[in-house]
Amino acid sequence: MNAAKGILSPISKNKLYEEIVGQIQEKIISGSLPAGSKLPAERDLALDLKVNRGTVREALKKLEMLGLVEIRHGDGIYVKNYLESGNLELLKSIIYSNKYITPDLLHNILDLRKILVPEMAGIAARNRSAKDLAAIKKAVSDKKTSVAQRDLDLHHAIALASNNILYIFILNFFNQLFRDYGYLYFNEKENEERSERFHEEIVRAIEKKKSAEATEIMRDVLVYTEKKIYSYYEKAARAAAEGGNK
Amino acid sequence: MNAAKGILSPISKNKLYEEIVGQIQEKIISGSLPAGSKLPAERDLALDLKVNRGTVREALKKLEMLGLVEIRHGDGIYVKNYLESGNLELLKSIIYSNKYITPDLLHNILDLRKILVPEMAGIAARNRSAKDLAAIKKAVSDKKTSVAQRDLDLHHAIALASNNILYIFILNFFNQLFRDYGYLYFNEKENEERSERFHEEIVRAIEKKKSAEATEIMRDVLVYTEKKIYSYYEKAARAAAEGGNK
DNA sequence: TTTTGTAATTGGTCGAACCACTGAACCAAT
DNA sequence: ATTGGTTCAGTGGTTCGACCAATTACAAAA
Repeated sequence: MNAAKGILSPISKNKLYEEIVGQIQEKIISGSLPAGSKLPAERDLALDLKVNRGTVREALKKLEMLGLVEIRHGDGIYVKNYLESGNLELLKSIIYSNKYITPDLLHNILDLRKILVPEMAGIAARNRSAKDLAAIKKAVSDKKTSVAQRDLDLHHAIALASNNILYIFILNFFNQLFRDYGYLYFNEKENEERSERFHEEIVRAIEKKKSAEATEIMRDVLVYTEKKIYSYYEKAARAAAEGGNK
Repeated sequence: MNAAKGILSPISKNKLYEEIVGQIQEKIISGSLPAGSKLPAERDLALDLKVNRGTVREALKKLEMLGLVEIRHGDGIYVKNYLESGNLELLKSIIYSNKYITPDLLHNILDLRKILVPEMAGIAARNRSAKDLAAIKKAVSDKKTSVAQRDLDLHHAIALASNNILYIFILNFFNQLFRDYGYLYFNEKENEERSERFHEEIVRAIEKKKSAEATEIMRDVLVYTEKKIYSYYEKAARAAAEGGNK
């Protein structure tokens, strides 16, 4: 381990069908393919895109799961109203294909998180088993991992302790985003230390089964991180704007 | 439309790839395919299942989107820990492949709903635009639809008014479930009337932008429906148990 | 006018082949 | 003993061409 580490990041090799998903998704979200409209037949799409029909089908299958289109055997492919049938996977897909998060969306995400996660912590504190507590303590004490990773692990362990599979799955959505964008936050020493203190506090509250306290602690830390995130976001947005102006 | 209506229900013609998804999904959830284990190669799976490789690929694509497996080009297909990577789509898939909802899961769903939806109503009351209000009023007054449908439409309109895409998408999850299981509730005249009264109240609160009031009204009605749902559920479960004992 | 049958269109499945990527093994140079 | 280069087998990604199955439209028959 002599060489500098973490300088490079893996290059993304776009699969063909992902490319197709991106194109059609963009057209639907932007409105140029309105809900109810009919897509060309698979064979025609393949011809237009100059790819094999099987590849088109894989793309369409994904678009269907995102709630963007409906495929009817013997009939055709229809655009759905994604506001009525979209899901969090669609949101992830939009974020990753745009390569950035809009300010509105960032607010949406942090707002929901602030409502959901403290509630989850309170429930976890009330319901946690001995085994849950052990897992939570293990998550925050694993010194082989980074603070950022321990933070993700802790949240996941708390979600498990809540004993509600919906919390677990929705938290997965948040965690998957923060896994990719959270490095901004944990780059600062101050924030790392803040997190470590928070970890101690919330674990103590959960250990004592103090539900309301756990909720409060979680809310406090989310409010703190939220402010930081907004400031980093604005800084990054300004930098991107300058870079784009060149 | 002379023939008797509603006697028969459409038979489900499972597509092949859905069948495959169900089989592998069951093996992963039940634990007989533990996280980290490697699946046979696509060609081998196709051989075992006696289907075309393309069909296997479509199934694997869906399993990947559900967070159940990871597909690595040139390497293989690996089972993931679905508690860490699963999402609400996976939950839907489990429910529909099992054909029923376990008591635990029902509690999970209603618990989260009770936290999320009243909060959403409060936010909607605070943020709603004039256009939002019009859409909400239209949803509850559309006499061409059933009460059940109006209820779904109202919730959707409120989600839109919250102006938070996450609420909208998570509510889609709830609505998709209730679209298929909600008929139990609205079969009773008493519940229909209760809903109509509720619709009037919540619309009034949102119109006056009384946020806390909207939250309270929504919470009250959810508590009421929750009780009803549990009782219907237990009744249905008993009936199913007797039927199964024959 | 209503029903029935048939052809055209479209998604679903199939089989075989080749391309692109990965990991392991092996070898050569240091 | 370590590093880098090469090869090779295995696996997912894509392509082609064909046929099966569901839906629709429309003409033919009643």
